[in-house]
Amino acid sequence: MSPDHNSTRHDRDGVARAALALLDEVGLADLSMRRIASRLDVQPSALYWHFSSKQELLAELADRITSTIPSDAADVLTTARSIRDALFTYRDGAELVLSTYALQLGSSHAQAALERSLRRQGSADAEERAVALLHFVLGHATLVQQRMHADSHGALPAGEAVDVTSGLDRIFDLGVTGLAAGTVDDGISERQLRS
Amino acid sequence: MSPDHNSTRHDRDGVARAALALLDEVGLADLSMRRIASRLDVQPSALYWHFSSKQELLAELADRITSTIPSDAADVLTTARSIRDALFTYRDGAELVLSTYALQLGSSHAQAALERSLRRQGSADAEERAVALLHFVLGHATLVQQRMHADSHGALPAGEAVDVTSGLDRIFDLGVTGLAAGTVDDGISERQLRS
DNA sequence: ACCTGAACACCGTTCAAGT
DNA sequence: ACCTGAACACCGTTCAAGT
Repeated sequence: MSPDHNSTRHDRDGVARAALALLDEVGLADLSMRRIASRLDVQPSALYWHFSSKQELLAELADRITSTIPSDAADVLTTARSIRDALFTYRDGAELVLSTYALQLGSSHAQAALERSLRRQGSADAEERAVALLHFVLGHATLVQQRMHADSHGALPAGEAVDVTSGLDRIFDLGVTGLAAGTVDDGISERQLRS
Repeated sequence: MSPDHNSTRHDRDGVARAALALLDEVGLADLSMRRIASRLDVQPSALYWHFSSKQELLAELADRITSTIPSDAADVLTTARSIRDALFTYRDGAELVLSTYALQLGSSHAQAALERSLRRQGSADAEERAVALLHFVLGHATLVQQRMHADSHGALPAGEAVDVTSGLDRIFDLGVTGLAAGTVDDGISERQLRS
């Protein structure tokens, strides 16, 4: 029996872990305080001892999702991919981080990682490019993840279908390398794009 | 007295117009079917004669927001700006279009406009670049709009503040020109960026 | 330190019935 | 063609009170 849904008492970490697991099962739209409470065998009001609002809980989940992004700078494409993959780790992870991100000012973990990679590659305007890159990655990942979910539920109009996510990796790489341009070694990104 | 909130009967267009006006007043989070109904002096259930679900109503609003985007191709930067400005016309317009967009497959109005502009500029991979550009514009506009709203309500931690949206225009232009690269005349976009 | 119980002010949606 | 009235199964949040 998992310790997550018996009648022991909980701390902030336990609540966050249960909420993150539930997010992956039901998605952001169905992640209610009442459902999280029910998963923990607790009344909904109990959650408000650990978090002052649902928004604060969601911000904590967004922090946990992005916390796995490596801080040591690899090249820009690798960094961008690791951000995207972190967002993909949990269902609706991209949408959650996107809608939470605006409340932090400037320096998120992901943005800082991108900025370091850009500087290492000798990019001009590294800070502004990092912001643009982050906006692209968040927008792209959110759209792709929504589409994945819509596909799996047959909610899309029938058609060519099949490889809906097929060209998306290429679009992602094309976008990242375009936004990372203005660096010393453009040639590398161009070469990687053809792999 | 406006014809929008008396007791006359309504059609699909009238409901959509009222909902769009209400969106601009209260924002997406507070745009409920019950509020829209109340604005129209009608029971909530009445809305379901015109739209089969809230999701369908929101999709209609997203279509109306993006319908003002010019179809005739200007240069890529101008097209991208007109998409962004259409999203900015209504409160939370970017978020609404972003969350609605995944359900359409491929060819949205905005994407088609970007693709035409790219082809006209002689871009390689015009279709894929158009998708990447659209993802950037939607991500960027959503983040900026959220920040604008958070700022106006003092929901952000105090700090440097003042010109929060100041550098964002530059980031937008930098992102668009980067993603439009690979065209015949790169020089033009570089020159525009310095203006 | 952590939780219950009850309440408040909301949601989206369905459906028979009215005009 | 368009709407009412009532109901169903939900929401987030607050707060006194319990242990």
